[in-house]
Amino acid sequence: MTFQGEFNNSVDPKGRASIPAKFREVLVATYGDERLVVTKNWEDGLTAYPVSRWEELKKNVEKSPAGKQKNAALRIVIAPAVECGFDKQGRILIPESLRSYAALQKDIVVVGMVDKIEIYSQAKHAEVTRSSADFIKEDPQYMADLGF
Amino acid sequence: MTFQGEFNNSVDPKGRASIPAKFREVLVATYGDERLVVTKNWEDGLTAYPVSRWEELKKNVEKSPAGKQKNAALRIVIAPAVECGFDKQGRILIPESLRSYAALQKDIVVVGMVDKIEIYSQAKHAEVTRSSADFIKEDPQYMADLGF
DNA sequence: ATAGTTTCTCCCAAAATGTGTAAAAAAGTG
DNA sequence: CACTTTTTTACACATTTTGGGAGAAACTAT
Repeated sequence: MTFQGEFNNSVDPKGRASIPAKFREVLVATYGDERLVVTKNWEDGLTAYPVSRWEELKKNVEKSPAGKQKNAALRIVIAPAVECGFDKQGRILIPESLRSYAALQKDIVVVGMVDKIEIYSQAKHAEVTRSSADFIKEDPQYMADLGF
Repeated sequence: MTFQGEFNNSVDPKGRASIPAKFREVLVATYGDERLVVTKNWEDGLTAYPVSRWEELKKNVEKSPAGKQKNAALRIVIAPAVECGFDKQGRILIPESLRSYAALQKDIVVVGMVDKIEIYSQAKHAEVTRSSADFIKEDPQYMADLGF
């Protein structure tokens, strides 16, 4: 059972973002823990991981040899990460720092990416999917080879 | 037994689309599983795969080497995909995100494409078939070689 | 320190959406 | 043309999502 599907949901002025019920099901069924760790990603959006997945990722960073790269990784993904629990209505509270990073105002898109969840403003999501589509079209054979 | 034929069906206001009975027969007879995975395609329409076919495709993407292409493929076809079961009247519920992507309002065309099913708005379907016809006419020899 | 203000939780209710059933209409078949 | 099957329409119900409010906690300024 994996995270899949795109959902046009919203954040309210208090910063509460509803996560699709389907994703919550996956969290308890597959990961046995209804909590998410939310952090910044490289596309001006947020990525949310089940805690167990997150612990792995964090461990990977920690194991990596000390140096400029590790430090940067720490600063970019580990530092901004916040653990978010759900309220009774199935929403997580996204702190102001992350909201402003991703420019989340009202309309958001919650995207299931198999083993993680991404959150974008509607505008950013359109931009990100369009640029991915453009990239795919540059080499249509790739998709054909995959069977699509 | 393969998916074949074009059917002018409809979606109701709640997003339920009736799939031709013939296709449901093919699903159980050939694939042994009356479920479909629906996702976006490159022609502003939707493509529905029998789950077993879909698992193969997904595996192909997952096996493909990590990188920009894989990521784009994930975002474009895997992320928006949703599994849809049939209700007692032989309809599947198409989520809002997919409906709006394909601009499905009321009149839709359900197209049998041998091992997959495509769904378009009536307008888009006309456009897609016309442009395919034009493309074929550019190189009539291809069809001739096939025996048509 | 304390009263007032703000922020953060938690909880409730309305609105929107999804799901299921039944029955009518339409289409296909003998 | 009568009958069967399929598709569409309609209604009732459950769930999910959204918006708002009351109280607790934290903070500020006097």
